[in-house]
Amino acid sequence: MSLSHDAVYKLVRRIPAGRVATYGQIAALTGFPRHARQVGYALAALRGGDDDVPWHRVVNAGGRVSPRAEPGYEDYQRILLEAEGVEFDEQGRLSLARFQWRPEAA
DNA sequence: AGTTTGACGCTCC
DNA sequence: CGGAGCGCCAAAC
Repeated sequence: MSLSHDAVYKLVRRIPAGRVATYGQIAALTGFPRHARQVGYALAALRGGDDDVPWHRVVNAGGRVSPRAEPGYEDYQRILLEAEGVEFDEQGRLSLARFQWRPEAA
């Protein structure tokens, strides 16, 4: 048993607009605490056309948009988040304390 | 089957 | 606070 892409997508879809989650958080929620990277892979497997999954609401533990090979993608993700009300500081960082998604304990 | 490669994360410096 | 190093885990070579 391992972290499936499907499990990741299902969880990411639950992140409400204006909130973000970290790779490690998603991994932990799926029951695989050390699989943060795998979460990244799952999202990478998405084509750009998959607006079904709000991949942009997933950032790294530092509250920063994870750098990707393609130039401009960080900005793109940031734009999407700002459009939802997430604020970034001068360092291109957001406050996890304020915007991190907390799954309902139900 | 061994090595390389990452949308990560934490510790050290 | 910025950068480097190392651990992690699955997938691609």
